[in-house]
Amino acid sequence: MFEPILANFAKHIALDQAETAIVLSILKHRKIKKKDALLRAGDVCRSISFVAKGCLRVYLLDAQGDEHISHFAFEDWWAIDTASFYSQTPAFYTIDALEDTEVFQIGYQDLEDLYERVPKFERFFRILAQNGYVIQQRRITSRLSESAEERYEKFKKLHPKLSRRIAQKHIASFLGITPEFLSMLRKKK
Amino acid sequence: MFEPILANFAKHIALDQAETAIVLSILKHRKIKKKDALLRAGDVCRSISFVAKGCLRVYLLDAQGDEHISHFAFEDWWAIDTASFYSQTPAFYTIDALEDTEVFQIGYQDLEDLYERVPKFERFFRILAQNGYVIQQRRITSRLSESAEERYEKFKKLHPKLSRRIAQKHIASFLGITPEFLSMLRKKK
DNA sequence: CGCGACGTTGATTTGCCTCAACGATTGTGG
DNA sequence: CCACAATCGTTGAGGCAAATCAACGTCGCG
Repeated sequence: MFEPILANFAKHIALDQAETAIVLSILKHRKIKKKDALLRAGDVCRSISFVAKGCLRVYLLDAQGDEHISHFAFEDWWAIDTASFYSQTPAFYTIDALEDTEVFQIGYQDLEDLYERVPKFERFFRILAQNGYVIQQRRITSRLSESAEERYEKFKKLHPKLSRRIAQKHIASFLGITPEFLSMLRKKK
Repeated sequence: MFEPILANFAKHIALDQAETAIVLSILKHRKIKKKDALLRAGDVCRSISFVAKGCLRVYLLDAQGDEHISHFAFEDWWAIDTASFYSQTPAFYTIDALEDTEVFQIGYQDLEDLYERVPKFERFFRILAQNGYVIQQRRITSRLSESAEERYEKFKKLHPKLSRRIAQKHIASFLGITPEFLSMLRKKK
């Protein structure tokens, strides 16, 4: 049951048996049904969630009622409203499930305690945050320097499986275009 | 001389005298003249740079020769091509000076050693990366949900001093619009 | 089976870009 | 300290990528 998340930790740090026991003791397992919310904008993001199965989406709901997707979190990814979690303030983003999903969660205080008891996790989450930063930075420059068509082609090449698993309108939202325009791009080829 | 960077460390971690001595011993002080490059795309980013004075810009030079600014680094900010530095691979971004600038640098291996000798720095750079992630995420959703005019208004409100210190064309590039269009927005008011 | 969400298509509109020309400002060598 | 060049910001005409709006087929789910 815990293999996926332990394998994720092992990508960046090596835990001995005692350390493994500590982290397992604070993990909370949770199931989220398709369309149910894990976090609602306005609430405080009290946990960081590792997706063991399924798919979450992190998105902003703007004043016009339009959804703007920040990112998807599939198996082996982490989902969180970073700003809300780290400063324990109300969230801007909403997180909900695109499929029936299972996550492991670590609460805010539990994570702070974990940093004390197993300092290696400072390293783990440092690397995680750095990788996240790189991905976000790429997305910004991609949006600045590429057309919608180029971005869609790159997305398909980078995530060939996701194109089949996620609704078109969500891909459009992620790419920053309308579903209609994405439909037209697809027709062109 | 070292106060600015020590104050920056102190925002997130408390260093004793021995630890302070260690980090000071690996810092390299460097001056960059206006318009000179600190990092060129294609080279490997071998150091992380803390800006003590002046201003750097991190930008992508695309195939058409257009510049797309990822971010500015003023006093008390860090400048780096994250992907290049952390994996020691060729950089996508170029970093150059918009003003005569002074930085403190930490080399890649020195930083890895520092993590070993003073593990608190794992925590410091974890928090730094998290904050960077939040800023990038905000920028993406801002671009997805707001018009150029709204983004410009927010930029002015958020960085009132910068508007006077940076050339308009650089602000335009940062906002993801042309200098001509920014000029038109300014006229409207 | 029937309803609601989804993807598609086409007509029209618009936010922003491109190109070109022209003042204003800044910087630099004489 | 001036003269001149280079860079920068502005303005306007015209164009295009992508949005909006509306209508319609279809598919999956309850």
